[in-house]
Parts: sequence; structure tokens; C-alpha cells
Amino acid sequence: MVGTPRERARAATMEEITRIGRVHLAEHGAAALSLRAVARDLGVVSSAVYRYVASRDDLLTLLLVDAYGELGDAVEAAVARVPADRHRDRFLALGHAVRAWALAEPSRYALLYGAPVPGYRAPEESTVEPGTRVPRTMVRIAADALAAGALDEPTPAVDEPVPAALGVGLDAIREQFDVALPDDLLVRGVLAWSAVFGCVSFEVFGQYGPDRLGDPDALFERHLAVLADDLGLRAGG
Amino acid sequence: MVGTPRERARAATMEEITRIGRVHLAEHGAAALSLRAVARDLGVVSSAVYRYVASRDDLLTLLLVDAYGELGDAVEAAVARVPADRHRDRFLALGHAVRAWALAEPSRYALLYGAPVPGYRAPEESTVEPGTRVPRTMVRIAADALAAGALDEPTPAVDEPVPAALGVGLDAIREQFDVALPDDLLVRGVLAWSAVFGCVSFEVFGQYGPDRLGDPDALFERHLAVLADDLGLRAGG
DNA sequence: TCGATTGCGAGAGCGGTGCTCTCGCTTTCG
DNA sequence: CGAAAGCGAGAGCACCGCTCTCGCAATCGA
Repeated sequence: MVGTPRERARAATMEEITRIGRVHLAEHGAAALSLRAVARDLGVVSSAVYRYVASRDDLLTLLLVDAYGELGDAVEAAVARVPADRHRDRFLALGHAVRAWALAEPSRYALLYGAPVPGYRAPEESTVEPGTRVPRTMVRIAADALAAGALDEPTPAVDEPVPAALGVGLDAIREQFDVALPDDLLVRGVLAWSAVFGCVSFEVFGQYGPDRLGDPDALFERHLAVLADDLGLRAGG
Repeated sequence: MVGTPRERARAATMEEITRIGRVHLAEHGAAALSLRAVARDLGVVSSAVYRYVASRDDLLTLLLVDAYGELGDAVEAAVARVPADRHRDRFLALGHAVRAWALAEPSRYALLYGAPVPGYRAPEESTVEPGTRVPRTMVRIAADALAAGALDEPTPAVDEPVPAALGVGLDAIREQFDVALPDDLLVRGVLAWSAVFGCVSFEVFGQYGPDRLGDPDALFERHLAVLADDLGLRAGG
């Protein structure tokens, strides 16, 4: 019970708006998210909602951060459930958690990883941090495995060292995520990250066709295994 | 000069509508595609457009097929430009063509590979064929390489054979695309397909951040190399 | 050739959207 | 206790998808 009654009422209304927004998002998708509809469910006239949310885009940002947070929680919890020395299994758990959340929340997943809503630009200051939790976790798994000597460094697919500009970008990752991974492994980490979401997106967005290749669970399992191999993550370590 | 004047006028109007729609799509994105705006550009009242297009979704389908066709053309042309016996280079050319088209036409790429527009269901009969041209081309490259003995079959990442249901799905691909690839290679082909689009989507949709990791060209190049290795495509063959 | 049919554009209209502004009421605070 | 700030209601603007009717013009069959 903190703050003045007015402040508490405001916080409660904010909470209620995100709750209703989350429901609408899940049921009808991002593009169909309507501020007026939220207002109706809130039992209030449409203009009143603008006291709490500056615009429809602002509401979208609210829900974006909310969804990133939930996905990040789910992924980190799933990884933490695996013993710290089973690096490959941690990677697999991360993949499974991403996929499970995406299949359970396709509309909210689409908000995060589908095409950006046209005309809408997510404000970086509020979305970068929650949005980097999954790649941070993945890169950390690889870094931990490497530090523990449990990672068989793959032979680079390209012989030359990375160009300077890419090196700068990779340095930025190393600094931002506080990991010590050689260039090639970091590049493979980015690939694994992109590929996991590529596979999940294809499945959730229907690119695999209506029958989803018969057994999407098994397909994803095998894809994860290839990506784990690419990262040099040994079975059982 | 075929058909009655009325038929030709109708065809010309149809053409004009898709042309204007394409421009709007490229400029403002799918969700902002407005039938009324198209009508304005066409110099006609909004209701008149409904003589040609049943609904906004119908217009979207038109543009969807149009975009799939253009991407398919670009990819097939790029692959055909590489000698048929340079299988790895063909694969790389495919990847580069997908990325180049996506970067040149982000809104139309988003229509194809972003989140499906909510409430909109693409009619399968008109979108499946143009939508499968890229994966068909990719799988064919691998099949050609295998048939030519230019493919080093990778050691499977998973020891057990694929489950029955997945086998059925893979059989469907083999039949639909008329290729003879063993299960593991086909699974890797699907992964390569998903991963290429995952990388491209992340780049186009901004997941790599505003600086795009410094040198997105070089990053993608290395990612393609890893995926080519995963498929067993030797350098120079 | 002429009448019937068909295609087509204009216009009005319905219910929906995001968003702005003003007007009172109420809570809060100095 | 009075001024200030927060808040909800309501009207209003411009836009959207979509439907319907009406009248004109092109087309086609007898």
C-alpha cells in the first residue's frame, strides 16, 4: 500500500489496461489491437484511455515490453532448470522454451518477431534491454561451455579473419553481454540465435504448411541438434 | 490485342491496381494498405475498386502472389547464373538473392515472411505454388550435388532414424519437389531454408540492432558458409 | 438495328478506427 | 479553504472497409 490513493488507482488502471491489451493481442493480433475496444472492456469512454496511454503505439510498446519480459522469464527459468555443467542441454532447453512460448502465444510472439507494425517504431530505450535477454542467455551458454573446456571449437567455415567492421560489432556484443568468445564462435552464436527464431517463426507463421511437416516437435529437435553441433556443444557436457 | 475492348480495359485497370498497391505496400507497409487510398490514386471513388477486387484481403493476396513471384524470379535467376556443377556457389547465390531482394523490398518481404496479417488467411490454392519456389530451388541444389557425388554427407546430429510422422512429412517434400534426399539431409535442407530466412528477417526487421552488427554483409556471408557446411556442400563443387 | 442485358463509376451511408478538444466533477495539496 | 491538478464524458474530425442503389454506357442477341 504505497503512494496516495490517486497514485494507487492510477497504477491499478494501468495494470488493467495492459491486462486487457494482452488479452486482445492474444485473441485478435497486433494490427487488430484497438484502443477503443480496450476502453470498452475497461468500461470507460475511449478518450479516457488517453489519460494513461499516449497513443496506440504507446500501448503497443507496453505490450511489447510485457511480452519480451515473459519470454525472457520463461527462457531463463528453463535454462536454470538444467545443471550448469550440461551446456548442450542448456542450449536445447533454451530452444525448447522459445518454441513453447511462441506456440502458446503466437500473437504476442508475432509482435516481437514478426514484421514490425508499419509506422510503429519501438523506442529503443525501453525495448533493447528486455529484447536482448534471450541472445544474452544463449551467448552465455556458449561462453560457459568454452570456459569449462566443454566446447569443441569447430573449424571455421571461412578461413580469413572477420572484416574490421564486423569485428567492431562483435566486440560490442562481447562487451554488452560480458562474454569472451572468439569471433568464429560468436558468429556461430548469432547464427544459432537467428536460426532458432527462424525455425520457430516458420512454424508459428505457417511457412511449413498446414501439416507442419508431420511432426514439428521432432523436426525442431533435430534442427536444434544441428545448431548445437555447429556451436561445438558436445553431448553430455 | 486480345479480347473485347471491355475486357482489355478491365485487365488494364487490374494491372494498374496492382501497380498502385505495390507502391503503397512498399511505401507504407501491409497494415497501412488502404483500398480507399488505392482508389484515390486510381482517380476513382472507393466503391468502384470493389468491381475489381472483392476485399482488402483480396488485394493483399494479389500483392502476395506478385511478391512471391518476383522473389522467386530473382532467386531462380541468380542460381541459374552460376554453373550447374558449382553446387555450393549455387547455394550461396540463393542466399544472397533472398537477402538482396529482402533488403530492397522490406515491406513486401515483410508481407511474405513477417507475421501474417491478423484476420487474413492466404488462400492456399493461389499462394502455395509461388511460395514454394525458393525452398524447391534450395532442395534441388542439394539433390543435384548429392546426385553428382559432390556432397559430403554430414554425420547425423541425431542417431535415431526420424519418427514415422516426420518421415511422412519428408516424403511429402520429396514427392512435391521431386528430389531424392535421405532424411537427415532433407532435415538439414529445411534448417538451411529456415535459417537463411531467419537471418534475413532478423536483419530486415531490426533484431540485430540499429548498427546491424557493424558489417551485415560479412556476417551473412559467414552464416551462409556455416549452413553450406551443414549441408555438406564442398567448396568449389 | 434496336431492345435487353451487363459492366461500371458515383454517391450515400453504416459502423468502426485513432486522436483532439472542451467541459465539468472530484481529489489533492499548499 | 481555495487553487491546482487529475480524470471521465462527450462531441467532433478524418480516416477506414464495405454495401447498396442509381444512372450511364458499352455490349450482345434477336
